[in-house]
Amino acid sequence: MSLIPATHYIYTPLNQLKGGTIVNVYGVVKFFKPPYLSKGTDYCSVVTIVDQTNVKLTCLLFSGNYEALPKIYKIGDIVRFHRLKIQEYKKETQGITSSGFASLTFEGTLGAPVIPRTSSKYFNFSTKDHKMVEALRVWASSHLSPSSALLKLCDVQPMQYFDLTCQLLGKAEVDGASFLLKVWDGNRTPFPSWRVLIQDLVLEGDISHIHRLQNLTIDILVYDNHVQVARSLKIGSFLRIYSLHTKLQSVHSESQATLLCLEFHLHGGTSYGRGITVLPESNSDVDQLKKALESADLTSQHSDRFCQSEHEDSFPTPSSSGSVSLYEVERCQQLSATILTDHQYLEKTPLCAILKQKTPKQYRIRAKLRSYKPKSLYQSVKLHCPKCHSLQEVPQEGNLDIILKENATKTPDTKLHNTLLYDSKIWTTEEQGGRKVAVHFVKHNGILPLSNECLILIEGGTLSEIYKLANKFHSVIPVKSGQEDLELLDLSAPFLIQGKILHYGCKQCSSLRSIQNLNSLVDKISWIPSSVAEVLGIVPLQYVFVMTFTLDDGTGVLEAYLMDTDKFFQIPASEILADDDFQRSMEMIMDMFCPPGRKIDAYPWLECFLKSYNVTNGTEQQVCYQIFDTTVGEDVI
DNA sequence: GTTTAGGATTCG
Repeated sequence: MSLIPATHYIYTPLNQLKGGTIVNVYGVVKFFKPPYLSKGTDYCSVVTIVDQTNVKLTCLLFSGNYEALPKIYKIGDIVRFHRLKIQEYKKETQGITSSGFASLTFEGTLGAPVIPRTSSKYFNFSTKDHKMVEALRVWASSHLSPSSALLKLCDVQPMQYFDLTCQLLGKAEVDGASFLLKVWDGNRTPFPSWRVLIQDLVLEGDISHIHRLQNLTIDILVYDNHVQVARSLKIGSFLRIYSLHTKLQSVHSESQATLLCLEFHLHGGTSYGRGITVLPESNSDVDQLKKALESADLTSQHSDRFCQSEHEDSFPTPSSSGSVSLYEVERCQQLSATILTDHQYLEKTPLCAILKQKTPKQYRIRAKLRSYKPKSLYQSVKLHCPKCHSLQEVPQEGNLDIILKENATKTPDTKLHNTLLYDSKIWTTEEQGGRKVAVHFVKHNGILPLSNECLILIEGGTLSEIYKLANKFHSVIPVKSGQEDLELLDLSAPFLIQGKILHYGCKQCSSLRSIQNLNSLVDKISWIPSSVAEVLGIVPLQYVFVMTFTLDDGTGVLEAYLMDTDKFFQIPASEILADDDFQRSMEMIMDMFCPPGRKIDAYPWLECFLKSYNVTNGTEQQVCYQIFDTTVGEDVI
């Protein structure tokens, strides 16, 4: 019989927390730093949780006892905190350990057994807690995206941060600021691991075992604050290393061949949860790791083709039979910010291989967008003629008034008014020296349609007048009085205005025809720009985004052109200049590709389809690359 | 009953 009455804990939803109180909370781990020794006297762990109210809470957990801090192993774990103090810091609510703080941690996976991890000897755990955990699991499964940072060594790429679950095989002192860990997870890396030079005698571990595993082991250098943690690790233990950094390095061997190898660094500091934890044998991920280690393929050694010299020109290509591409089929890989709309069957080719090959050729690549040009949206939107392929600038609005004025006749010719095609009306402005503006309303079977279905022809209007009319009427065509008929203006001016969109024609490829041809248009209600252009003898120009992407996949860098009407960005280039929402979307996409203030390692990968081709510029031959059949991934828009 | 850190990658 217990002398202590059963305590009924009340759990405060995260949207009801108030500064100065001490509460009990439940939450799903959204971010965490595994416990590390602070600069004070205690261990520290920073944990951000979220619950069904979708409110986040960052908690600072301190304890002189490492074991007393929550045993969180991955994002998505569920925690219960008792006696958490709520306080305000920089206008944000935060949680901090208070006297008597205690925690339980559970796996976040739906269906996994609900077993609390804790160092507390006595703790309260009822069916109510069981239900709390399961409810949070269900909520998280549909509201939080699973962590993508946990990778197997076979899926690791150059230039990335990831979390590794592995077994420790060897360790060695390197110097005061760095320490070497030799680990494996049963998988082979796409490039052989670098080998950190150490004095033979300092390596602790089964050297013959390590030698037998050869390229299944990787070398990790850990720095600064992680050194003393690494030093204390036991050989054979199972580890999770958080935010491990990969870097591709080319090494020159004695034979002057260039070898590519992959470096693994655990940098100093605790940013992004950098650190090492020892996983218990009971951990379900350790079970899986053990299976992978048992079934690891020790027979086939790392192929030499990944470490070949630059003089050879035989990087594996999709055609080389039976070979596996450099970036082997990716299993649990991270999502790409762009995806292919075709050619998914193609294997990926590293940029260093593309740069060595002859043109023209097509490739599937995976790379990061190191930088792009132009930075300004207004400079990236151009007009493209699909017939002669010329590119021209979009006329600036300031110049359009001048173009319209220069193009128009002084006075509308009343002889040309009121025909079978249109009814005419003329206005005289009171100021501006009695400027005359004629508007011709195009009829549908002899009858004037509703204004929102009506095409009007305008003579002598200014740009702002045209915009006002385009807002009210379906379409506007600026015209002038000719000898026998109304005529289109010079193609420096737009030939059609619909809403805020100005449609231009190609001066080179168009041969203007009479306005009367509008009569031949069957559908006089929708006034499709391409149909209007066709009957008027105009080859319409397309609005396109023209950009240069500097792509980098860690093996090489190349510049590729992108010309896009709407397929790549999923934003119509024709409308973006007149639409704030589209402009914001575009900005978001570019900031997602190249997050400002971040290093390239944190950028997302882009999967692209690339074509190489030759351009002759005078006597100079140049190889160019263009992006095709690629689109921004739906989940990132 | 203090401080630690207060998420936001290194530059080896």
